[in-house]
Amino acid sequence: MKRDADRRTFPPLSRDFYDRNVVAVARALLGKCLVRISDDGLTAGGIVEVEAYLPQGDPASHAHRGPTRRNASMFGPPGHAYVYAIHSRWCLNAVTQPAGIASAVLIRALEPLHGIALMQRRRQVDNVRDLARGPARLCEAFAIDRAFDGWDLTRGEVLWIADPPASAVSGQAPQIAVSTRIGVTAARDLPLRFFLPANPFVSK
DNA sequence: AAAACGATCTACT
DNA sequence: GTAGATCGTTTTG
Repeated sequence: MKRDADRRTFPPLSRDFYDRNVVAVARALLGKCLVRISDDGLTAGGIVEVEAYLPQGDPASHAHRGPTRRNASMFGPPGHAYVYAIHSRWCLNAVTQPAGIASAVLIRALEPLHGIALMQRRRQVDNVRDLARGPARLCEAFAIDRAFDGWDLTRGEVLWIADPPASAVSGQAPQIAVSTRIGVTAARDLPLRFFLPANPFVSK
């Protein structure tokens, strides 16, 4: 089955990957691959910017004031998606740490790797640089909406995060920051270089 | 039921 | 760099 071939090309990250400190997961997600398969085709992109939301003492976290209908996924088990709407757009998080400890990593930017024409069609944007630079932009490019809130990202079906295929290696590290802070500004000048496998660029 | 509030984006200067 | 759009979600009455 083609589905199995895709899962071999993009092996999904395990539950254990997500079941640890949110900052550690955020760092480790840099250089991984977001994969989405729809009826229209496959899109994949390298994660180049993330933002961690802490389980304690983080007033910017949606979970800071306890559970609500919107943030319920953040309180669930690790390895699932938390998708929320902001300003009429969707944003994707990966939930981390054990159930009951509400932490998550916001996926802020991707370097488009595969299915670029499909992303351009979905976004009505030509410039590859602008296709997935920004948490809501990447969701539009990958056709991610509230239907994926709570989605299990470890199954390797429809939507998941994967170890990158060797063909994605460029050897050039993007100058991207991991942040755990409020009011982090989106990167306006992401270099379009996918990096792996270690993630030596962190913090600040 | 109504109002206020954004983990944003786009266009424009 | 910033004003304005825009609508789902939460908070308030």
